[in-house]
Amino acid sequence: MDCSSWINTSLDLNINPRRVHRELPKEVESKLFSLGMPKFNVEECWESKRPIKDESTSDLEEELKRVTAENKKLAEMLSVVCENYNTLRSHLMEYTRKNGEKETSPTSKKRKSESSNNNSICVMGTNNGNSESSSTDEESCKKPREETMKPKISRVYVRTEASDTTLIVKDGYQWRKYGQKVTRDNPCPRAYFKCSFAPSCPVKKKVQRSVDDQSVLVATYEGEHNHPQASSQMEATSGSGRSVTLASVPCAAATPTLVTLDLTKSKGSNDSKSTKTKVDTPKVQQVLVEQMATSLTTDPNFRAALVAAISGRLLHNN
DNA sequence: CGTTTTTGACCAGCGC
DNA sequence: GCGCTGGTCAAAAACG
Repeated sequence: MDCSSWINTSLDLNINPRRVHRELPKEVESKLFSLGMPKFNVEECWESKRPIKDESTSDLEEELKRVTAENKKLAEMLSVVCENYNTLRSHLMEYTRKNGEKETSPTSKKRKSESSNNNSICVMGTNNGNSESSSTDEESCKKPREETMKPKISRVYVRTEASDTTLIVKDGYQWRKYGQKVTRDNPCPRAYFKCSFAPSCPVKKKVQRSVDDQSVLVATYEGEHNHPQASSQMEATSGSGRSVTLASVPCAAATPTLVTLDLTKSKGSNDSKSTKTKVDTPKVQQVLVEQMATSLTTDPNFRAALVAAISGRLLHNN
């Protein structure tokens, strides 16, 4: 799901630069050009062609008013964004709940009772270019009696090469394998991992190939990381190119979140370093921030303002 | 030499 | 109590 489709991140800022020199020094212009910003006529960006050097109090007051209004506008937009996010989240919760009711596990011999209120976050990733749809499943906690100790459980689906026999799911964290077992309902072995980045981190991961589609790895995460993501750089440069970032929502309501990541670019390139997506709540925020940043950098008004600000700064220093 | 992986043994929960 | 099964432990091997 592309965040930009939910929320219009175009800030539509009312940029009205005034206090910088109208003529952009060639030096600045060339520097901006070298930074990948196309050369454009700064003159066009001026709304008014007032002389810059007579900064009066009224100018400052006007500027202050403008900034205040802009701030207010941004605050309103933020509240709208939050509102939209909450609405989407509640819709998603409802959807996953309905799915959960439909999908009752056919394997009646499960040792542990299934719990429908548990968290379930599913990501269907791919490393060979085929994006798959996401699905929801239920996962029980180990001991129904220990309801207060329910670990946060999420499931991640990763498409891999069918010939790829490794049970490695790159998710940005560092894992240590501590066991492997062939389970009854699946001829493919299940691998058990512990988070090895922080010794105190309680998160565990189980990885097993799907019974239905052996090219799909099913990674089940238990618990929440109590540390930041280990090293995205390491993951980005590692060999397999399989990379999934776990969606984990740490809010108290433990809202299930459905995230599908396009991992097609990670294979065989180091581009994933720059495209790595964080989908934790802070990660969602980061995605939004990135979207906004993209929106800003592609906005000619913002570019004009940036050029004006930089040139003004340089002139000020001179 | 330190870290990670492998793999058989062991343990605990559950159904009969 | 016994057997089955999933999960974990820990010693040995492999790896960098």
